[in-house]
Amino acid sequence: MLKQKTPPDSIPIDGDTPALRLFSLLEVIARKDRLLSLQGLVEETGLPKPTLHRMLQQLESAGMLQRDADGRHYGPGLRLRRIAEDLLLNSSVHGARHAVLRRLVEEVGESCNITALSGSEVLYLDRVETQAPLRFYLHPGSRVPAHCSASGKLLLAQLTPVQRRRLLDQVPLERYTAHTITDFEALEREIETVRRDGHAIDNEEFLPGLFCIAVLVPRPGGRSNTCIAIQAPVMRVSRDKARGFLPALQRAADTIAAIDAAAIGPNGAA
Amino acid sequence: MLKQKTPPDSIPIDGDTPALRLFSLLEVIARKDRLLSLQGLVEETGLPKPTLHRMLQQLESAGMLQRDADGRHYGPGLRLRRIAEDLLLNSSVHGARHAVLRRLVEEVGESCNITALSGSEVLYLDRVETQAPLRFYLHPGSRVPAHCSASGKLLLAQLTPVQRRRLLDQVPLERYTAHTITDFEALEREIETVRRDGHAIDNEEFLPGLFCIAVLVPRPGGRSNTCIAIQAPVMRVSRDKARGFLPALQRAADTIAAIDAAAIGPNGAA
DNA sequence: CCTTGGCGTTCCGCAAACCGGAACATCGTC
DNA sequence: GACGATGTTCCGGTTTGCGGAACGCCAAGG
Repeated sequence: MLKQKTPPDSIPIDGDTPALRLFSLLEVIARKDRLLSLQGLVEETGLPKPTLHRMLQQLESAGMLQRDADGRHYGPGLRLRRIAEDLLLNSSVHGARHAVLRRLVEEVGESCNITALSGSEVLYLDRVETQAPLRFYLHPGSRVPAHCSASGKLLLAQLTPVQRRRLLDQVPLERYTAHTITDFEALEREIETVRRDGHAIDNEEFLPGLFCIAVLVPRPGGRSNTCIAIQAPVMRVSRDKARGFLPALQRAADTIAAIDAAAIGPNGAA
Repeated sequence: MLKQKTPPDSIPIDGDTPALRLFSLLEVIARKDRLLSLQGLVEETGLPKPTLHRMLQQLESAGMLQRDADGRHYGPGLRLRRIAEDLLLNSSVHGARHAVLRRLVEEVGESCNITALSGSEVLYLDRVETQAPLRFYLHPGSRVPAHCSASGKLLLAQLTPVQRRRLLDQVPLERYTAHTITDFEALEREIETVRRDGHAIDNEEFLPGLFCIAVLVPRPGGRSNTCIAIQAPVMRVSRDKARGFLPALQRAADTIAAIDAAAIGPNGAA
């Protein structure tokens, strides 16, 4: 870990490894719309001057940064710009998935997200918010426990009982609301229902007032680890109304499955 | 240096330092419009599997990459995407300079570039090509010797005689064409002329058939290290016609000076 | 002409990160 | 249930990074 002598103002350079600190530095520079001198960056980041000097030198020699003509101010380099352009150009996979999500949100009028199981938690891979004024704001990268979310229960249902047990033994079933399932046997029963129905529901099990319905994004070869879900305040969505969303939800899931299959490569290689 | 066991096909992972190799890897991934598995990347790059595995792990933990839901395929991560967006959003400095260049090209109908002295060579910082079918193709990042280019002579004229001598002693005045100035005294006389005129001309001194006229981008505090120049085939541009470009050229130079001054910060800090 | 002060740059001994062959784990397939 | 392909972990030898201290360079002020 780095010492970070005097982080006087905002942006910290964090990273457990030297390389990651370089990325943080680029991040700082990319965020500013003006050129920065070594001294300016010292004040911005709190890093020792020689360290920063070496980092800048390294990035410059790699074409990630480029000095202004006065030789004292740094800005983004040609190569970095090209990488950024390539990245955004070639984000058709992400773009396509995101577009599907956006269309679904438009269709049902509620916030939707794509999730996956990561460890014993559900990870929000992507999310589009509804325009309705009353809504839960959750952002991509968030994590919620698996046992009290629709996606989580659906994904848990994909595992073998042994795998599931191993996972849940690590972090016991914590209670978040009065509806949270905290008993292992009850959870197993719920999961059986989920498997039979092909969709899962979270009725205020994690956050009071939050209702959620999810289906799997199918995968040809076997168990899937991706869900797509609709989230809404209970005020607006009854259980029956949510069931009405299922066809649209399932259609979106199938579309995303097709996108993913194409992204990994038609041959299955790579 | 890295060994690069079997670079079987295209893109090499080069870099003199571990961190730079990470950037190369990101570059490879950013360029592809599909998700890549560890094995796929091994075949793509020729790097040893454990090495690549560590690199990917590192990038993933930093949020620069993110695994597909199947846990085996990597794509760009949220943070990387955000950096790319920020970068392109905040490239107003580069963007503004580039726009000035583009406008100038449109106005005079010939290729133009922005250059700076780097060591004893002139570096092309940015360049816009004319649409005319007959043209010299030179790209940003190129370098040409200082003593036989318009920009170079202009920039040399900014130095003190001592500095200039030190620079030119390193790399003697190599001859490229019949017009190349290879005598130090003659070059000093030429530079005196350049200083007096406020602009420099390269009349086929580097490449046969290439004519070039340049002016300085002025800088408030003192000597400038930036030029802006027009390049054209001699077939299309006489010395007199080139002089006619001077007002437009000078106007562009002043505009760029204003942009740069603003980018460094009104206070001169940072 | 000689200070003074702010910045960029270089040095170098200590410490941490990286490297990658080999071995292990995991999962589909035959 | 052995096999092959792919992902993951180990570990000691080597490279790289680290940053306090000292130096070089210029410009402003005396």
